[in-house]
Amino acid sequence: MAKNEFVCDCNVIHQNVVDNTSKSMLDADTFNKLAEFFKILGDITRVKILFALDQNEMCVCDIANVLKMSKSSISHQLGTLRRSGIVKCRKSGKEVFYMLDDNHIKEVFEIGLEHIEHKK
Amino acid sequence: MAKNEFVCDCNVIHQNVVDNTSKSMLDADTFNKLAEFFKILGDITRVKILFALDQNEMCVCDIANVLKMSKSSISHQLGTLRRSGIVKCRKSGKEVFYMLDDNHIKEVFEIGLEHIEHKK
DNA sequence: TTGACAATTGAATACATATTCATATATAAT
DNA sequence: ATTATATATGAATATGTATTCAATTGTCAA
Repeated sequence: MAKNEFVCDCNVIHQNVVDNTSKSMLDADTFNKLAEFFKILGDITRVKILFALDQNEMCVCDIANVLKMSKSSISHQLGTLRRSGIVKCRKSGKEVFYMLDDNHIKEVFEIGLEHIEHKK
Repeated sequence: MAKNEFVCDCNVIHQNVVDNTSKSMLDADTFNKLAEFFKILGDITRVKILFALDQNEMCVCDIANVLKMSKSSISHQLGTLRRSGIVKCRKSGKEVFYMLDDNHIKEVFEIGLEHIEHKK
């Protein structure tokens, strides 16, 4: 069903709540970017990489060692993180050092950890 | 390759960086839960639902109207959110009202929005 | 008790994506 | 130049998941 043809299949709705909430919703693009941001954080390998990079800048091989995973897999994930603007890198000879490029990562991790703690 | 059989295929690694970072890494369970938390937030439908519920508690039908999506789809997502402890609900007759059950959602959204703003 | 309806749930489908494998690129050393 | 190596990348596979559709549950009203 196309979005703009949507007709509610309920008889009882709280129209004023629906209207007020609808007005305060953000635009589709913002919701998309928000979901994309969290989707990037929603993978255990990327979470580990970001947590590690929060400690030190590291080359691909270092990260592969810390995570005990293949360099190829790490490199793919670093590409994803780089394209989404969460990490950046600098080259030094054959090595490429990665580091965080977003100062919100630490904060967002802390809140995530609070959530986990709270749910225990 | 099993994790505990992992042998690095690099010649040059920064052993002390790897060692120090490895020591400061969290346990696997915590990383898993952290990734799970963000994974839940990493879907545009769930982001919209949570943003809406941050304004008002709402029944399934209300949410379906605000998002212009089917009740079934919304109900499935609410189930996911409920099972992960992010929303809770109360029944009132035939209706079920959902509300946030995690006071970190608002904070984490704000940081996400800052990230988006910063990357423009 | 029967009908209507809000919500849930299971199965199926369609789509996204993480890792692996093979290969390519770039840089340093010989 | 040639070799070794750190990283990147494309394709394939396997796995996960969002939505739809159909059916079911639970509650209210007649």
